[in-house]
Amino acid sequence: MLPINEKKVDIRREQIKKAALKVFAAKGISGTKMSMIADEAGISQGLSYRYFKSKEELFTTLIQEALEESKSAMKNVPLLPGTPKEQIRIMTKTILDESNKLSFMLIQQANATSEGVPDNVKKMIEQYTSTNPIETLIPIVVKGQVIGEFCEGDPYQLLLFYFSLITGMMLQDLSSIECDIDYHVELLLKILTR
Amino acid sequence: MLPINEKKVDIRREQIKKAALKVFAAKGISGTKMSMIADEAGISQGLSYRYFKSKEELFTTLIQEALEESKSAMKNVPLLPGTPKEQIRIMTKTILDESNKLSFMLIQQANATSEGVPDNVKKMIEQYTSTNPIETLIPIVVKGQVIGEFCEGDPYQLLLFYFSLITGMMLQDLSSIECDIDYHVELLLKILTR
Amino acid sequence: MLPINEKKVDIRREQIKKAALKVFAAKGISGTKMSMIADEAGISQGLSYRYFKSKEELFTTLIQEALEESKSAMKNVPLLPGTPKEQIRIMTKTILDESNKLSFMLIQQANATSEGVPDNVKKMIEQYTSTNPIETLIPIVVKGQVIGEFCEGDPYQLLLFYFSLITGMMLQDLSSIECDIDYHVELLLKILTR
Amino acid sequence: MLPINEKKVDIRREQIKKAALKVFAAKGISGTKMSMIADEAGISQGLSYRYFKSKEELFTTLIQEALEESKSAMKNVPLLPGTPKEQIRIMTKTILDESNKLSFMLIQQANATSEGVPDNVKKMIEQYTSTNPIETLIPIVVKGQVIGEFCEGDPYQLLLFYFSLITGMMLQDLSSIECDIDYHVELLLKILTR
DNA sequence: AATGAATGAGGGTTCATTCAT
DNA sequence: TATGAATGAACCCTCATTCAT
Repeated sequence: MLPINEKKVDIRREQIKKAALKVFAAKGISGTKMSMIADEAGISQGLSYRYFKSKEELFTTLIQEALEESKSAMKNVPLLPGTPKEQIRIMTKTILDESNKLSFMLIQQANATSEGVPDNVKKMIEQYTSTNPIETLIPIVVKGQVIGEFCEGDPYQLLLFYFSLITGMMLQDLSSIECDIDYHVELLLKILTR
Repeated sequence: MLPINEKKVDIRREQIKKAALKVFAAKGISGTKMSMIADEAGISQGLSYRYFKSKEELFTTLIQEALEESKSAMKNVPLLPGTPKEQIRIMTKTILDESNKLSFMLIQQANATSEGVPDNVKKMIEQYTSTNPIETLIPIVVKGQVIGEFCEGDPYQLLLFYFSLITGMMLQDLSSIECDIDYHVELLLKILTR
Repeated sequence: MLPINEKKVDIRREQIKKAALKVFAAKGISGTKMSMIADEAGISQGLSYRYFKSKEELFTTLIQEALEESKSAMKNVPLLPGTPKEQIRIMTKTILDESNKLSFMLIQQANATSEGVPDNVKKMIEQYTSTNPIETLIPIVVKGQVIGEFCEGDPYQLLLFYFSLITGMMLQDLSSIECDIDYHVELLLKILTR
Repeated sequence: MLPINEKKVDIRREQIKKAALKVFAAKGISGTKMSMIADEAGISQGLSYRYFKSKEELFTTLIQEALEESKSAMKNVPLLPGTPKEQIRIMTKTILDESNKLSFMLIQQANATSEGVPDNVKKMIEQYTSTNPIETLIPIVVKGQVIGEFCEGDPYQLLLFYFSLITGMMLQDLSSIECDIDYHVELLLKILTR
């Protein structure tokens, strides 16, 4: 109907989401003021409210999409080439990639600074972290154990722990650790390998 | 000469600090309302202000003490019995112990949700994380490498990474991971060992 | 019945009133904290409440007594020796005397910083300033006019103005003007004289 | 280049300052609640903070401008027509004019109810009252004395006293005394004249 | 659609008042 | 009686949200 308008709307939405993601990820939901997001996006204070009903909705939207992304990323892992270890290596690098980092940090922020985090977000995340990404990867870990690449142990527990380390890593001072992702990934993989 | 009074004051201060630590660690400084701390401590809103000048001072005090504790814990590591690996194992367990967890999470919160964190706290932490705990442990790692217990690599970088994993771990949902600290410590140690 | 106790009670009341007068006169009712009065009186915070129901009552009491004093001082003027001018001179000096100053300033504070001033106090003062002290002095002014000592004009208006100058004077920086009361009184008298 | 915006901002600032002046002058700084100012200005509570950083800053601004105005008014006196007495008469009327009254009362409030008055304001006023307005008028008084219009006496002391009476006058209940400024000015002038 | 001024609910903090000792 | 710790209402100020332009 109004494809041009719709496009404009989408562009704006993306612009705002991008700015919001950056600020939310860095400062958490209660540490973020709408004016910060507006500044980051280079727009006026009130404009966000044409595209998102509230700060809360904006935050929820971002979380939702981050979880969505993560979920689909997980689904792709089995399709990756190489041995289980190589698959996990690629996945880990992807997660730690600059472009995805913010999304993961956002999720972590939602976990950590629970104040101000909408209840539905809490539920979404709880549900997600407890079940989703891990389930998909269990077969891969099992396979790694079978072929002797990975260490023994409950695959689910191993993965849970592995992810908690990854998310933990991302919360460290960004600038200092970024430098040598490859090296860190190798170290991380030692957790899973023999 | 006023041991009774001083004692009472100290008890209250500790009570408030304990409550504040719990809330700050969970929600960050800007996500924490003074009323939450009061509720957690079972006191009225105004009372905290007899013992701490402001929310900010309360937060700063907690950070200071957490850093102090951490620092002294690190100093004790070389005195622990056993091989380097055993020393690091004990230290890691200590850190992840329920009693110390909150302090570490507090520091992490100060790092992560920078908004609202007083500038002096930022400086304190920056100084601390960049230099202190790691330096003390370097000789231990080196020794571990010499006797073949630990893997090769720059000891400083290894430790930095090891700690980032530890702090990261502590930010995960407490209740879910607490269960099997010993197991997780063993997994963590794989990072350092051959 | 319990004259000893009653005496003690009265001493305490006076002690508190004296301190309160000093602070109220200097800072006004809303600028005065109960803790200031306690400090000034050298007692604990809560003690005033054994002797006065509230800050407001304490203030009201002081005002009442100040008005009372002033009223009776006025009544005495006709009994003073000398011509009308000499009578007014003595009265003026009395008012400006260190010992009475605070009471007058208190009244003035009640007039000036009306916020926080209880309504009944407002009424008391209004009633007082509009009628009381002046009425008593009118005959004296008239007599002064008759004998040619005082200038012409409505005695009531003259006195009203004269008193507004006196109270105004007292609000100036105390230390600087105190020095030469006699001189100032002579100048003031020029208002009334030919 | 933004004359429209700047104008709007200025109008609002003036509106708020006008309301604040009225309330501060009547009730002093600690007796004034920001909500009173907002009510007086017919705006919401929060709006003042777009134009003034704090209650204190608002107060300081008003004091500064009042002192400025007063200073420049004094500077103009020597340029007024007429004899010294006539010059002082005009000046006095100007000061007591409704429009200027509030400013003078504000200054007086700052002097009288020292509590809550910012330190810099205290300094500003101290400096001002000790030196400024009087110095400028000394030559006029001297001239008046020379031509026999004014009484003998130290001009500085005379002026100091004269102004203390003026400011004192302004602290009286406004409504009652306003009525006959001219008459009061003539009475006041008797202080200075033979 | 976009701006930024305006609103007002809510959080940090103070302080009059009460209460346990 | 006296203390001073404890309470909680109320004030200053911020900021999410709305509204006039």
